Amino acid sequence: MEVNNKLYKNQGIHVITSIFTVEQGTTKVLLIKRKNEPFLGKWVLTGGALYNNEDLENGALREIKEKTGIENIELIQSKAYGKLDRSPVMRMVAISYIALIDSQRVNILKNTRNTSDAYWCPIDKVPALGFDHNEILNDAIKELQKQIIKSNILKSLFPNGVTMPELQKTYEIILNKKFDRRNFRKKILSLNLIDDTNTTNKFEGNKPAKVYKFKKKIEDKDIFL
Amino acid sequence: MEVNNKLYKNQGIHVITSIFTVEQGTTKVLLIKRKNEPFLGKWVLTGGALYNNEDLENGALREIKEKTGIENIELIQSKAYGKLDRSPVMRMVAISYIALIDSQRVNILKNTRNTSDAYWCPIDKVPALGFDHNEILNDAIKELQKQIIKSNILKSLFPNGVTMPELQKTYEIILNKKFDRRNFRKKILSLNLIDDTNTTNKFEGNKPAKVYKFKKKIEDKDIFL
DNA sequence: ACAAAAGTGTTGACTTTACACCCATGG
DNA sequence: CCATGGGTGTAAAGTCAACACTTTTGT
Repeated sequence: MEVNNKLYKNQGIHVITSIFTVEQGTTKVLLIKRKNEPFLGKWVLTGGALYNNEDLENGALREIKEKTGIENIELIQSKAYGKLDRSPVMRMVAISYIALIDSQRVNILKNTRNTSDAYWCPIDKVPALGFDHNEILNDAIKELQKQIIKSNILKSLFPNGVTMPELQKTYEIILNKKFDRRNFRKKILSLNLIDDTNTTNKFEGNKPAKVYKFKKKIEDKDIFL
Repeated sequence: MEVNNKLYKNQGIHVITSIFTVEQGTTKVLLIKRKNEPFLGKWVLTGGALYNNEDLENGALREIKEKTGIENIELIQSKAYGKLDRSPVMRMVAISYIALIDSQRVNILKNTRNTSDAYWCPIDKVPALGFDHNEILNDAIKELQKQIIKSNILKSLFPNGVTMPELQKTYEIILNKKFDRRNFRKKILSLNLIDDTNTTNKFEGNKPAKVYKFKKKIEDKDIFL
């Protein structure tokens, strides 16, 4: 590689995270409002340009912390985006991540050096976003749906354990489908994502529900036949 | 984004393709030998640095053409790699692609401006590659295995149609598993990847086999329950 | 007529779906 | 004792796995 070739100059990398939460019966994504050009005043996903002294995931985490205040978050890589015109400033390639957090547990910054607002937007009410973030978000939603049935991504919503009814509600919201209670329980247990604890959780006036915990590690499933 | 911030300088993007073929009972990947530093004389996957006037896929295609002579190839995006030290020259983020082609149909260049050799290497005999290409390749093999059961990626091996026995051999090689002939046929037909033509293919001294064609478009499968 | 490879159907095992009643708790 | 939501089992349907014989062709 000839480092000084003009064709290699002025390239950069965006790290963009679709941060999801589930609340009030709907899946929401964290949107932030830009304080600078380009797309000043536009809503976008959380992210920004990668520094040359940090790896992809650390860059995504730094951007998340700077622009939202959120720390200690687990990321899953989604896709890469490289259309020539995806940023008006400079040639930028974007690496997209997804994350899921409990919005109750974090305090979102509404005003930072680069952002003037932030909110949890229901995914069926997302406005026109800056850059190619609508496309990135749509792919991320599909990836989230795939991840909840094969990874422990939901663990972050339930760090202290979860009951079957809670879990079922969450699946129903994210996948936008209803399940039978008995069959859901069997299916989830067969996926081997959670372990029984021997505790129960009491809510008012109801039978206590068993508490389960997400496994630390999930083994890969077999592919075919 | 402050374009002149030093932290954004000197970043580049690699586009790397694991080009597979299936022959002589084994899956092979195209390796090329580097003619320049870094990793002069080392075997690597097909790829190089993206230009700032081409999008990701076009960049990958250009690199493939330049370094191997192969044209008209379909790519599937795999993962992104961003460790700080993955290139010794400069900070490079890699976007990985996979492709599958019929090695009989192409003539691989053995000597180009940047390469001094090229060969189809059985995937169980891959040497230590330059950069992080062993890691990229291992992920690509898994992705290839996923793709053959949900996409028409195998079409490129059989542009003129394929018979069940041929297809079965290919699946068995790529997935490294044996299948029952009757069950394989049922499974493949249920995957809706191929269409019956009403022709048969004669081989010497055997019963002619029905010829199938890969569909142009494959619809996505449902996720859960 | 025989060798070589292709085509095909059925049964049992397993998995998935549909469905209804009892239980524990707080008020 | 009642209202609320949680827990559980079974039968029917569908899917998957195992298995052997017949067909077509060229020699």
